[in-house]
Amino acid sequence: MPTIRDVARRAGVAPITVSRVINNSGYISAETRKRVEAVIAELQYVPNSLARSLRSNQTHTLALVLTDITNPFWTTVTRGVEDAASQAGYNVIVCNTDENEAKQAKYLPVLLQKQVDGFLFVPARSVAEPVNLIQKQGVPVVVLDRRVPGVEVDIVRGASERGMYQLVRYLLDLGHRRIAILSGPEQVSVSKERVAGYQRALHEAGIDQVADSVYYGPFTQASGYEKTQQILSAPPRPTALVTSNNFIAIGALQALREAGLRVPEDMSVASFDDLPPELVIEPFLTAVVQPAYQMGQRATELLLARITGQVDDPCQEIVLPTELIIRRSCRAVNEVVPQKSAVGHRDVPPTFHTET
Amino acid sequence: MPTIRDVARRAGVAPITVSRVINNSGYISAETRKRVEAVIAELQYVPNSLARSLRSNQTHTLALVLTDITNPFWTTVTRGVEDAASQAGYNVIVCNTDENEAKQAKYLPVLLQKQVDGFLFVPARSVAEPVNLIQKQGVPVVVLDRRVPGVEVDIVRGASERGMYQLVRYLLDLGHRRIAILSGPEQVSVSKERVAGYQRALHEAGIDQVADSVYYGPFTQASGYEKTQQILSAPPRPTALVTSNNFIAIGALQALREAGLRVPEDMSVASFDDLPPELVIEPFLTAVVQPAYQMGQRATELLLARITGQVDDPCQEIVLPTELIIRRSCRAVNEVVPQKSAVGHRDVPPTFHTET
DNA sequence: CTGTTAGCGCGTTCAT
DNA sequence: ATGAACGCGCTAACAG
Repeated sequence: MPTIRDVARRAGVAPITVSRVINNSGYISAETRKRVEAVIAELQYVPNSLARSLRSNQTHTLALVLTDITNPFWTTVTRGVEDAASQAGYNVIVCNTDENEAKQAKYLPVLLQKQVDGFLFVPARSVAEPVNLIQKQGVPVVVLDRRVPGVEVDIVRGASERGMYQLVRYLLDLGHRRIAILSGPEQVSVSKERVAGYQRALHEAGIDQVADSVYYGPFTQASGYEKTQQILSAPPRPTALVTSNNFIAIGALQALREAGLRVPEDMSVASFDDLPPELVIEPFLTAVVQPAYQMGQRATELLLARITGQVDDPCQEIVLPTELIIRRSCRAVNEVVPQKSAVGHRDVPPTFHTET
Repeated sequence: MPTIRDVARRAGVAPITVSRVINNSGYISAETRKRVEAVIAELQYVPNSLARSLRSNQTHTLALVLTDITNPFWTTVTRGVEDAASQAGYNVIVCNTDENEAKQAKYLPVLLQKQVDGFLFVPARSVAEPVNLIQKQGVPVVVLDRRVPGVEVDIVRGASERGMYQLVRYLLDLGHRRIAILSGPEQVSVSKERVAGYQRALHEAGIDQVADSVYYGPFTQASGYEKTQQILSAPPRPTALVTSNNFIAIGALQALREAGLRVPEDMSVASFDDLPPELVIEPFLTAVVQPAYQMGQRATELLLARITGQVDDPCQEIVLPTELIIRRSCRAVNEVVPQKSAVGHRDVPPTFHTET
């Protein structure tokens, strides 16, 4: 590994001159520049960013700490982050916490030590401490998705309460009166906000909420599956299910299918977040969707603005609007449906259908 | 930002003593250790990895350069990489090249400058140069997925040729004789290998290949869509389509649906790679799948072994076996199907079906 | 236009 | 068991 000094020696100049050639700083005669560049090429010299960062106090590296990149929502957010970062000359270290505070607690100090220039942070739980940890080190953070009470921090998130309100309103308009909600972990702000939106809609419709039509659990397909089985085995059965994320919805749909229930004939289902269109052959699930890519992108832009000091107003809260996408997984409840046997749908030939 | 010297001063010791406390190296009296630790906590001192790395020549950071994290196959690979890395105390910088050599050429030098300890590398094209670039700097690389001719390099990849052979054999056994293949970019090794597997199967079955039943194109849904339209408009129409990846398959299915063709009644479809089970409500597509998570994991383990010098045998080529998963998207070709009108499937009620 | 000096924060080497 | 000196590779500040 040649260093700047090796290059300097070989080119018969001082190290700083090489530095100036590399960074296009200060004045260099065309001739010297040429000679230095030749030596750089010859030696295949690669400047060491570590040393540079040690002096400049910037690494041009961002940390993205999220729950699980495997969820398409987060995949897309990540892509938004990486694109925005890369465009500005930054790299991104990605860390999965799996909603696990212990993992999160392991990552944060390491990233701090690596002197990342900023954090894009999806807190495993909505508590202040981890954010404080970062801020105390003077490192900019933008929180993603989840509100953190009791901290002054930039946040970019979706309109959870409003989005779920809108979704439940839609179901109410279809005539549904018994609607269950499968939400995420109770400690996560979006879970509670989505439940709040749900409750507001029901309340406005003058519907007394049954306490046990709200289910909290992990944001996983397994959870959606289990809770749905639970719901099915405990009458009175709701006519519609809403879920707080895509995985839960998929689990719910699987449980319904196994129970021989058709969607939407026997049960309407709708979800918060869905699957990217490139991944779905035949869009089916009605959903409120957040602009995942933009969430990553805008959060990164804000973070970079903080890092470069372009912005120093008080903390921003950017709430991205959701969009209700109506597909085929919900039906009007007073409509008469020809009832077959419970497993009658098995007789239908396994064929592809066109979207409405 | 306090430095090791601030801590030392405050604790009344030399910087090196603080260093020893942090790294548990050398001898420290219990008392001194306690005092130093107290000051560390008080000052919220965070060691600077940059300085440490500058001396130690290791950053405990890996670079993962892939095409597009948004493809579930790569998402899963990435998760495997991150898990394996994190377990060994390494972080991962993720970069998307979108199969674009220019982007790739931008990332590589930056990552080299950042002194990453190793590369997990999915080449945008199967050419030697980028790998050489990395290796010349003495940085370990493990190539993922795509063979790179003319270089000595570790590689972890799926059994493309064999997998596609198996898939086409399956279709031949079902009685198909006209099978088209929608493959990836011609410059990418897996595209050609999958075509080779396809050709071997046809050849063995004594089938004369029509030249234009092989289609190369990007690994995207858009490409699958276009090529399928092309195929449909140019008789003789094949009875089965195989695709070289999941996105292409989805595009193909969408084009078929738009054309009013049912799968598998009017056209059998099968793909290389599918969608993770957590993402699919009702698995439908017959596919040859690669163990994506393991691919990431094993590649990372190999890379780490190279980095730590545990392994110094000649380059390894780890070929991971694929698995044929038969679902409902292919039918036997001599079976009689009741023919409705071309768009007759639109009449079928939009209902969920149980998997066979 | 080019060079000298010094120091970013840490850990290795050698003393004490 | 603890410390002093030095240098990792680079660049800011100040000459000249």
